[in-house]
Amino acid sequence: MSVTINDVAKHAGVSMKTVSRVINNESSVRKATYEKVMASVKALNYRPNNSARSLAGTRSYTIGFIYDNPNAYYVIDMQNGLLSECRQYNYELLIHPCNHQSADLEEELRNLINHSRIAGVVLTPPFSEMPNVAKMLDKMELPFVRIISGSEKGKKASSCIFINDHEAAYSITQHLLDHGHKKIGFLCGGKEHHSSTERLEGYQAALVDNQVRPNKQFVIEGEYSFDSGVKGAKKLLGRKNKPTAIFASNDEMAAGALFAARLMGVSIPEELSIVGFEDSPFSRQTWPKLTTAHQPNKFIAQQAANLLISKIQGQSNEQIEEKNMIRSFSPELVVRDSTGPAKD
Amino acid sequence: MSVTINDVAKHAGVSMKTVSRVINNESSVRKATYEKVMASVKALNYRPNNSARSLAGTRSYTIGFIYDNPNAYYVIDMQNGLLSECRQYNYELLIHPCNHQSADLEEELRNLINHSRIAGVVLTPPFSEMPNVAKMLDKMELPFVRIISGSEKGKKASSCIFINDHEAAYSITQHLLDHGHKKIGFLCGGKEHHSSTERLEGYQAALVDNQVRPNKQFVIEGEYSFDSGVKGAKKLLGRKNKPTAIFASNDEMAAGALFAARLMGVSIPEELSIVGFEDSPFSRQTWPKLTTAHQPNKFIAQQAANLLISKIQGQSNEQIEEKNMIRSFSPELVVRDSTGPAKD
DNA sequence: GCACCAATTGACAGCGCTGTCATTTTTAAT
DNA sequence: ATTAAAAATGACAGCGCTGTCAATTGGTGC
Repeated sequence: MSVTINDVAKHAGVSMKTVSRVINNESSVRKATYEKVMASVKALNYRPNNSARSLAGTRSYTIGFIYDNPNAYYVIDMQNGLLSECRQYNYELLIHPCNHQSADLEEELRNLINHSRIAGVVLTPPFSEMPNVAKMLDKMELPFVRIISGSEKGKKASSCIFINDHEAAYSITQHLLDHGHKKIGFLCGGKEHHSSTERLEGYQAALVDNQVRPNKQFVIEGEYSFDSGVKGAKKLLGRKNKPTAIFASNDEMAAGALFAARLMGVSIPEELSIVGFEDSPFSRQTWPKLTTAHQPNKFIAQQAANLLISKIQGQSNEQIEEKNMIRSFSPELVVRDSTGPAKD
Repeated sequence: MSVTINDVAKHAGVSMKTVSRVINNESSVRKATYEKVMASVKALNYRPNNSARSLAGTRSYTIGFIYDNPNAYYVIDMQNGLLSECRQYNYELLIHPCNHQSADLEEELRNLINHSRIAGVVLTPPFSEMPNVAKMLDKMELPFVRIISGSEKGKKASSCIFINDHEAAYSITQHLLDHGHKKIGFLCGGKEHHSSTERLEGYQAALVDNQVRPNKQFVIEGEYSFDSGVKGAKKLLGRKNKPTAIFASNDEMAAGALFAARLMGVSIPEELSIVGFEDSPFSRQTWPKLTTAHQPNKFIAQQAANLLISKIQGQSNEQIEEKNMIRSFSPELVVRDSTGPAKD
């Protein structure tokens, strides 16, 4: 029914093994042979059978995406980015949501990897920031790429994509300061995410650089959820010494803060400015639209998949370096309608 | 490295083939043998290698999820539901977003199915409602399950999960009528979705049953998007003869309508009631929270996967019938804060 | 106890590919 | 031209499983 490597071999007048070499891009195939085989591949519309490949060989052609994130927009963007690279390189994507707090997480991952014959994995926070997970994967000698919060400087970064949350948070805060805000509340994301700390520190750094003394009262613990945004904002706005602006650690929290503000009759942006982070679709669907920092998740995922596939194919760090992939991202300020001048 | 069927055979003192029979749940295995083998399977923590299975056999152990839907919440819910069944039956899930308007859609799907050795597919709208897609899959003899809008009555339904949009739309409309609304605007979803028509007809049926004459002026064409909701609501609210309520065909459109209302200074629910459809997370994250119809997407997906796997395993329609799966869903009204009594 | 049949189990090939190692061809060096 | 080394290609086994078909077992009626 379907075309096999043997059909191609016959068509091209070479051995099966040579076809195998060609489709695996191995060296030591004469150029003329290479082209002859490729022509047959095209002519017969041949595509290798991944089951057979992973059964026969040591490699597989599936990459895993391991995540624990309630943010549907984030997950979809990541997925789409990963998929687009997978399609290009004829890999398959295995998605694996799982709970990062699960007691037998390591066992679960081990099983996943062994049973599904995965060639490598892309990790997003919080998994990408858990040392035990990285250690385990190293021990299993499984290629992986981590998307983490931080900057490239001074880190052995061969397997990381960095999101410079610090810098982005700094510029968001600067934006508020430029509008005359000095009392800026900060709603923290979940502590298991490094981005949470990075964003907080970026905020604090901007305050200090602008001679505004950070006030611990204005920093509220939370997690990256709508409800947590509502709760945090209520707390801040219920005080006598209210902030004139709120920096929510992501858009969902910002939407929560918006909700709380409405509930308490505080008008945005006249009485209170609110900023989010991520530029997810719903930062455009709130009223007013959110000022936020744009994080190009799909593109980030593409880079991650690309890097992972390079590693799976055994390319050296130098070879990968030469590709000049973008490995470090700084989300950029997007000004919309939820920020304005401080009222006093 | 990993446990194979041979290890289990040795451990249990039977032939490889008998183990194969046991793990495939074939009949004609003595009960004692079955249990002996299962004990070894457990003892060695054996799980069959899907690559080998699909290479050797005619079946594969991957199901496909084909969709074209910009709604991240919907896709994630579906995915999670499908995944949970896949994990239970040791299937893998291949996600395949693609464009339903693509010129070479059929070829794309054909390639997908042939090259990825897929055992069956779950289709969501609009694919599930495209006759040519169903015809093609039939011709390829590939099991599939379609999630479609409609009711079970009088249809040969062996491969469908029905969402009774008509009934749900009726009860949403009834809710508005009960609050005294007579001028109810309706924002249509995209025409390529049957749900769009079904919801419209449910709305009209409720009006008629309550002696309210449907007014074509109040029905606005659109698609299931935020922007389309904004546009449609603006149109309705810009008229002299304004509706006192708006039925948006999904939550996203309802959020758009909410946005438009704010833009035009119309207060919700005092001057205008708005309802959505789907009960996606963000119906709880708007201000005010949306009255909507709850559609249990994750559960629906689980049923779909279950049905598909039954079909893949060659169960007869009677056998499937006996399982008493839920194959028909009527989204239920959830009253929140975006609806209230008509003002006049 | 014996023949007979159905139920149960096993032996073995082969799915499409890659890894290993042997063989042939080309290139470079004398 | 001759030879050694390197490059290119091929033959073949076997990855872990299932399908086919053959062999064995147990149960029945006489």
